[in-house]
Amino acid sequence: MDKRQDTSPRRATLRDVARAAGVSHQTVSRAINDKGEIDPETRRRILETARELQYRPSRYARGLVRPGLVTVGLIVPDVVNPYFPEFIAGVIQAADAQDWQVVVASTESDRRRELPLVRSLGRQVDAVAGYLSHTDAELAPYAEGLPLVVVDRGPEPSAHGTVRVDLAAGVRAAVAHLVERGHRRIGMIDCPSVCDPLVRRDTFLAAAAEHGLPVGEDWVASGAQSMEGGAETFAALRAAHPDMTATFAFNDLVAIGAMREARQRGLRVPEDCAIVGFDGLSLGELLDPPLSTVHIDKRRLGELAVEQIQALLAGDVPPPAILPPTLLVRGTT
Amino acid sequence: MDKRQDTSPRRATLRDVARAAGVSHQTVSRAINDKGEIDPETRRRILETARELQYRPSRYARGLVRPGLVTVGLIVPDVVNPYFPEFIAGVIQAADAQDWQVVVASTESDRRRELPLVRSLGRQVDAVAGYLSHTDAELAPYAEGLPLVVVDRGPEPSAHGTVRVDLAAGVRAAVAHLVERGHRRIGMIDCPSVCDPLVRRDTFLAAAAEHGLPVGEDWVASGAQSMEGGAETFAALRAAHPDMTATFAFNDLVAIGAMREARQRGLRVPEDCAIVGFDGLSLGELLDPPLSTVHIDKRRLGELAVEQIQALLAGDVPPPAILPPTLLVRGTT
DNA sequence: AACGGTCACGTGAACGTTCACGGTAGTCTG
DNA sequence: CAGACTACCGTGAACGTTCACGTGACCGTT
Repeated sequence: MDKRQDTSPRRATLRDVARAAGVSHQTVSRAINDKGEIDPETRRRILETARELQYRPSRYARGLVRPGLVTVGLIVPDVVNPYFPEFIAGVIQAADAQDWQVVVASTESDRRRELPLVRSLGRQVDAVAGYLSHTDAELAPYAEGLPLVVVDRGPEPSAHGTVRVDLAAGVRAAVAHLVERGHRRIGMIDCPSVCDPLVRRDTFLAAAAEHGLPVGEDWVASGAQSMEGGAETFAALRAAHPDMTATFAFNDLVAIGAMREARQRGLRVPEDCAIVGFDGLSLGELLDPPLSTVHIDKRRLGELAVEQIQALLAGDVPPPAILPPTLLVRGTT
Repeated sequence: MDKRQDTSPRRATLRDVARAAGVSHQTVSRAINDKGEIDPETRRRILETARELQYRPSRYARGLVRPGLVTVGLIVPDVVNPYFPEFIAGVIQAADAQDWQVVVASTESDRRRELPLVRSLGRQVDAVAGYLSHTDAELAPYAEGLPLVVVDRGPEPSAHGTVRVDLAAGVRAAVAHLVERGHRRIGMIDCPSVCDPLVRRDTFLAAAAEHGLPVGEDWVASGAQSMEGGAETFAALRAAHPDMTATFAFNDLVAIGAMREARQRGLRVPEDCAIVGFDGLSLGELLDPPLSTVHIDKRRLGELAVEQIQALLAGDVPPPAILPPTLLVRGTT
């Protein structure tokens, strides 16, 4: 009554269509790919039987015999965090310009998922770029010969392609701006970070010293990398230094938390306490007043990653691409 | 002195490695795939020559002989618009749970890029899901036999997989909530939308009538789908109806624009004018007061899309998945 | 000495396309 | 009417893997 085999319906192939239409496989190929040298009527008939058999060309067979299509893998810690969509968009846009495709994968901020992901993704694409927290040595066994671009992973050099934001320059710009505005007692909200641990903090302290500010290590407090964390750390900072007139935050999210906490305590921003964020998220513009921040061109960062891949694929080892952030003065300073 | 051919360095193959190592291709395969039946020393030697030749297995050849890996394509209008990352995250997460991969592509909100994208992406993946504005008939020539899931594309039925938000239910919930809060003179900010054109507007008017509100068509104004558009449309609405006590906005972005404009005009939110958005973007929480909104579980939406694909791939035509939004009362009502 | 078993490895086919040919009608040219 | 030319279609190979086998060397058992 029913044929058992139909439960696993092996997909129709070019030759199946050929058999059903009473022609050779080559003729079917011509019909499918719209090449010349085929009778219009034959073509029509073939396309119809192809549809009946639900034929779809195998991308693998095609890729084997007609190479050239490039697919890159992209690994981000979190797709939802407003920092990354812009970066992803930059990668997709730059890739699209070369007719490349992008497979996006997320580690869900779970460091342990990183290495297996590099391996499994690496098997399916021609190159991988991403926010990877592991060292070259740790990566090696999982990236066997895979062209790899690491993004924003600390300052130590890498054998892979490298794209990096010049954090130190951003920090210096922020401090210089606050000093220019007349601030001298500036606090910093730091966060523990997997990649590049102390760059922001150290640069901040160095810049403060250079400007002759009365600011030492006790002006830097560290807390969770979230709005709540920002609020708490601001409170701690404020408790330790009631005379603080400006705060430099690890990133925009933390800055927003700090700003809320400041408001909560009856402080006016920026009059009583100026605030500078880091990242340049566009949602900072939604705040009232809009958040001043060290702006990172995340789209450009994505483009740079694609350029690195391009160089890698061409066979040479590109020098690291370093993106300088720019200060974006909005309303909180 | 130098060999010319090396400029186009055809990638090393399994047989190249075999030749270089003095073994058969099968033995190399065993070494690479860590199968048994191989002398450890031979294995080591092979892996080394593989590294020297920069050998990487061809995903196409592998896919041909060892099928099973599913790759789905995902088309969104814009990666940066805060609505979509959550949706994308939902798709990636659900796909990842089945060891599927996701190729993300963006139309950059350009309707003309949609159809070519469906075709080119469709060639490289096993199924496509996405925000597509074209009709089944328009899609057909570009989607030849491709399992397709359309997301949020108007209420008319489709032959493809379908995932949809129950907009009408959301609108009704918003109106009911405002009425419950005592509002009777409620305005609506509409936007021209490619997919499902008048659902929000019509439902709004119907709901208003059902609640016996003194609200007719002139209480609905339409403007650009942006913050600026929201501000302008709010201004127009307010000019026409100075006694308006609440506004229902097309989406959160527009609502934020409206809220700003209200503030600008010295109105307190929600005391002088309540505002309800649509979408439930998490950034609505950053506002002060945080935005009340009709919340859409965009992550779930992505999961539903993957479920539809799954059914399609299994060979059956799933009924449309409809996601009811939930009212999220925060601070603006 | 004959047999069976294991280990390490090799051989050929298959996967589903496309490409470079070759072939056979029919039409055109002089 | 011979020859060349065109339009249409078929044949076999190749792409780079994996899978199902086959094979020989070596060891132990009877």
